[in-house]
Amino acid sequence: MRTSTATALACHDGPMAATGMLPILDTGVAPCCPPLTERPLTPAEAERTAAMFKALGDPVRLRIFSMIASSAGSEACVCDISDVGVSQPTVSHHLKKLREAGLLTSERRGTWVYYRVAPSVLATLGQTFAAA
Amino acid sequence: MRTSTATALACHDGPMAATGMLPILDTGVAPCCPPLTERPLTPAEAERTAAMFKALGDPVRLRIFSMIASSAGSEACVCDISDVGVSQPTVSHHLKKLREAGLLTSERRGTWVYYRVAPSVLATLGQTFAAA
DNA sequence: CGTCTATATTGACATCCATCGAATCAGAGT
DNA sequence: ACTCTGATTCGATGGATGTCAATATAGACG
Repeated sequence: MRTSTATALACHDGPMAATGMLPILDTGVAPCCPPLTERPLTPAEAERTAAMFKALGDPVRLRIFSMIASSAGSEACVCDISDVGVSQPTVSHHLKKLREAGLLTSERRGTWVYYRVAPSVLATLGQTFAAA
Repeated sequence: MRTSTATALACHDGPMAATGMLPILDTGVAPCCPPLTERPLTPAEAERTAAMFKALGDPVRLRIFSMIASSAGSEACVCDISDVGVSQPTVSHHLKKLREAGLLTSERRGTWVYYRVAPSVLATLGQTFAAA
């Protein structure tokens, strides 16, 4: 397989974000990541948002994410991620977790695989902590 | 005991945040939570920051945090946090985790205990996702 | 085809963690 | 002192998770 970021992101809170309603979108994508201060998260929102924080909740994984997010061009080759103190399979495992959480995308270019921060992830997660 | 938030926060990146140095502060507090995009997090920074994300990485805990963060006055009584689908001891357990992560503070007022979002936590975590 | 390098997957294992019921602690108010 | 209520702590348990060595997959290049 090539990339297949399983979970799609749809993270801008819609017009009815503050109504307390749960808009079941026919698009198949669920809303995610409204500001934590706006109103209590619904169980579904909490599930979705917590999955991202959980992915960033491991020190090694957070370092890997930071290495990629701070790289020139916002992408990094797996081969550049080798000094995080764990074995290569473990790095691969963590990259998979970050990808499954919707935080990274991957692309194979020849022999190497490049990971980059998924679009709008930083803005989305940043919004999460916006003040009410 | 009264509150005893074990881990103190010192989360505004200092003037030497981008130097790559690790300032061992004599104050005992360690720097935390520089933007993930600025440079690769050091192991110590990753440990510290990941601990917060980890605390928010559980759906129930994230909902509890959101309930408190979105409450009027930014505080909530434990007695108000009862509809998150888990038993009351489990709620207490999660509150403790959030407190230990430095995200919440607690205060007893008579019979009830009130939790509130620790100062500058929202701004600090928001900064974490600031663009480079 | 065969080999070499770069990633990913598998399987095993030890540890961590969310959860609960039961017990304990802390004030308030008879 | 006793009791009632709110909150925390304790002990146990089942499931998730980070880690590694070993193996497999995928291109590149002879």
